[in-house]
Amino acid sequence: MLSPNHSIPLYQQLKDDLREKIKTGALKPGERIPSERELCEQYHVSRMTVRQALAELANEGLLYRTHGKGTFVARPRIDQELVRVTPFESSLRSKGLIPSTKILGSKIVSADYEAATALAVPLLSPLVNLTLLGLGNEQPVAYYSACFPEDTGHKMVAAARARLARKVPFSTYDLYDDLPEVNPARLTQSFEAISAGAELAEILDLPPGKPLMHITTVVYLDNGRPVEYRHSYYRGDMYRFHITRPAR
Amino acid sequence: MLSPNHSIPLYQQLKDDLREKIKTGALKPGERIPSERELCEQYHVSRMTVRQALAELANEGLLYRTHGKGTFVARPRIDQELVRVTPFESSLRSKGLIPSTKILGSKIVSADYEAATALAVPLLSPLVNLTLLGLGNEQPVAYYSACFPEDTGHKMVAAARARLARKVPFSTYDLYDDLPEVNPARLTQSFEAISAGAELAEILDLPPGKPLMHITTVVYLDNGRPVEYRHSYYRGDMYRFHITRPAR
DNA sequence: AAGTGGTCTAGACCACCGA
DNA sequence: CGGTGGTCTAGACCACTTT
Repeated sequence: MLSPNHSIPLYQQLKDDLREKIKTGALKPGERIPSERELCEQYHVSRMTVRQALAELANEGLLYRTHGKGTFVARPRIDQELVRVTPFESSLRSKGLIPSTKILGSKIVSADYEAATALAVPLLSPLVNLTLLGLGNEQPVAYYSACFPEDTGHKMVAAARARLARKVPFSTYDLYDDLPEVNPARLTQSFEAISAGAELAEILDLPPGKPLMHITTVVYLDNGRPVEYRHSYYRGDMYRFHITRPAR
Repeated sequence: MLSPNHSIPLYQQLKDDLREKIKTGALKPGERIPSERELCEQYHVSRMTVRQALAELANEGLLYRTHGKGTFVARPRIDQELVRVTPFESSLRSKGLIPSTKILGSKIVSADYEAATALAVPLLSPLVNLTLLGLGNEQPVAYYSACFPEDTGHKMVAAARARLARKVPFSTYDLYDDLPEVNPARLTQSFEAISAGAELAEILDLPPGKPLMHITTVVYLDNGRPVEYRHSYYRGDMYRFHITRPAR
């Protein structure tokens, strides 16, 4: 039953509930979920409310809908023709390395031109900056520096510390799973092959000049607002980024 | 005014109209667009219809919305292209370089393990190998080595020679446009940052050790069969690869 | 206080799908 | 045919921002 407490929107509660049922396997991939009208009755909400929840879950790729047939639980990510970059933990484990993550620091910075443009905030606005170091067998393999608007940023930092306390390795990608109220819808990334400069060489503990993959990412919410501007640097010899996409 | 012709949904027509106004500059980046209630009156539709149009445009990144303030035209994205890797010619022209292409060679090779696996053909099958050099202002910037099954391969080589004769710069991406009977549907790519070895350094005319982007591509037809297995090497300082994709 | 977007209701008609 | 999702209306109240 949904809580009549209006501090959390009904459609959001319904989303969370369905998400949970999918994650726990109460709803299985390929299975039809109850129809919109059935959900209206079960949860005592109007159809538009149900539709908003289903539309957003479909947009996030957890459900797919077919006119005249019903709404179904989507196959897990890999089956989907979705473009996906290998996440941190699995990419290292597949090399037989034990991944871990260090928080190098978190601080308030003021937005420079690049960050301000990417996040659509005024120049010099306060941003939360979170820097992480990804390790494999205790050796540095990746460095992340991410900027967030203040409100989200503080939550991300808290989520990072919580993960760290539980000793769960993570990258900033993974932190979104811990903040159900922040729903990334889309991201843009640019990939560049660079040489390690002195600073990055020291952080990553490798000789200057070694090749690094530099990825610049902007993450957008479903309301179109950017929430994260991130620079990531990966040891070239430790990472490959795999992508499947439609041609043209 | 929206057409009462119901073959196209009203919210779709509203989306198209707003998209057009953004593209032509009638609505400028950062500018506030009319409020939801104003749009209701202007287009004679209900507020939910307006909201569906605005929500989707925001989700696509053309608009962003702020509670209590309004709906605004988003700053243009840093990468203009959608899920699309920057094609050869435009990426150089945007740097002010004049692009050209050389055919380094074409020959019949027998499939090694990697190529045979990627193209789903027996080991040692004959393949057509085409190697190209991409230049900017006569300086090498990219090297491509592509393998095709024999039939398609011969056509691709012919298409490459034809482009060369017309002095049109191209990469192997572009050659598919010349072969209407070959329809690539999907491709997988892996991106890797590497150091230029002696051989690649010589081909690309740069010092060994410089960073290169190494992209391995497999192109699939709409019938699911692979048609091309390609290794591309790009000077790290000359190329960035932009991608927009759904999150998760 | 006035205007904005965010949520929500209780209906309606349509187009598509399967039996 | 009955059930599904897709579109649409005409209201309502709320939370947030600016004046």
